Amino acid sequence: MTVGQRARMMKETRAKLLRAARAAFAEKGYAAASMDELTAAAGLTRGALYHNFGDKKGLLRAVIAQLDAEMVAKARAARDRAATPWLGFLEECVAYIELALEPEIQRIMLLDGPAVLGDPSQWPEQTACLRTTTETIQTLIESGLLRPVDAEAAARLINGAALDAALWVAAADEPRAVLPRAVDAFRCLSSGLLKTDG
Amino acid sequence: MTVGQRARMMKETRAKLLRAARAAFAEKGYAAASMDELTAAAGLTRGALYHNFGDKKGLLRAVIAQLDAEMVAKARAARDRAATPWLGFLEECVAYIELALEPEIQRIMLLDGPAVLGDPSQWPEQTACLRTTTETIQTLIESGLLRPVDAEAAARLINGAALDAALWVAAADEPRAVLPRAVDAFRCLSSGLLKTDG
DNA sequence: TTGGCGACATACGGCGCGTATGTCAATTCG
DNA sequence: CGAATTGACATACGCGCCGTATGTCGCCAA
Repeated sequence: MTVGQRARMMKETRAKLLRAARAAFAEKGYAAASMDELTAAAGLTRGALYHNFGDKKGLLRAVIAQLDAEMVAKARAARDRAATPWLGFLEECVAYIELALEPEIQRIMLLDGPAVLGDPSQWPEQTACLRTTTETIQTLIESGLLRPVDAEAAARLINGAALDAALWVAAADEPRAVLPRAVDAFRCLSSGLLKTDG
Repeated sequence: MTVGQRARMMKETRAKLLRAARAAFAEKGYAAASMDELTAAAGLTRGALYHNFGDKKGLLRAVIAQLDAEMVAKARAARDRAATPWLGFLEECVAYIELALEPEIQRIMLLDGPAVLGDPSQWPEQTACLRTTTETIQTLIESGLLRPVDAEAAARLINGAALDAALWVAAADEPRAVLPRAVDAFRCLSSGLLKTDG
């Protein structure tokens, strides 16, 4: 076996573990997910897991990084589809709300993540979401569209509101019926950032 | 020993367990808090705990109910001190942000609570916070101050933003320096609910 | 007085995590 | 070209912790 093949095996092992972990964490939650079952479902043992990710928290970190990357890609795409910068910002936020409807993201990123790893704003490389939101707001401020508010603070608030809204929507009896209520309220609220009402 | 004395013993036992649980959950987090240590610190054993609260989650529920009651009392007081209804609403929200700076509330209500018990909006009797916020917004809408937005949705967003802001502030290097940035951004954002800018 | 009951304490079983140790192939080096 | 080494994983062990089953002791009712 060549070194290249070994590297590919390694990647495949990590990918299998990540897939199994995403499924297990999403279904049972972090605390109730057993590493034995998880690795067995991937056709491996706990040895592979501790070798690749250090410990259970390390595995969660890796899963969250993966989810975060997927989220930010979709949100940016939504933003870039919009006609104006301000609408782009709104679409980006609405995309977050809708993304957070997936049970996987709900459970792992919004519920267990903060409880196990602490406040998301302290996560090292993760939460690209927050960074892009901050950058977007900063740009909008510099272009004169928004009131001169602290971009980082506003991004935090916006993200918090959006994710909390998603949590609410997803836990509702009829998520699809509640979603527009949340989105409308979100648009209304975020208009407070605008210099002139509109 | 009279029956009244027994009832008082019972209450005292529950109170001692709740005090110990608040301290342990706040310091170590729910998952890392050992029921053996916790009860021993209260001068009792796990027997008393399972008798009074059912299981570990039941104890957390009781602690959260206690914290929630304290929070809503302080927030209402802040609201009632304000000059106008709208300022009262703002003061109520700012009170939430500042209350959430306490490590006890941070860790227990914002991090571990949702992870263990699920989305806060589904908690049965708890989250009096949310209900009072919803009522306040509804009143403000009916009095014509706010745009006719869905009160429940707006309350969820406002609460999410406020609590997330608190999480951010408390985890910052210098919380006292970051707090005004968060509060300013919050006032700016919530002005989006107003019918006319002001 | 005695039987039941309520409030706890104690004892037991099982599970899950982390680590220490073992295995086996691939690479490296004398 | 064979021995030592390294890396990727598997296996084995110990420990702590939770939930429950069982025990104990004082009070109340008949």
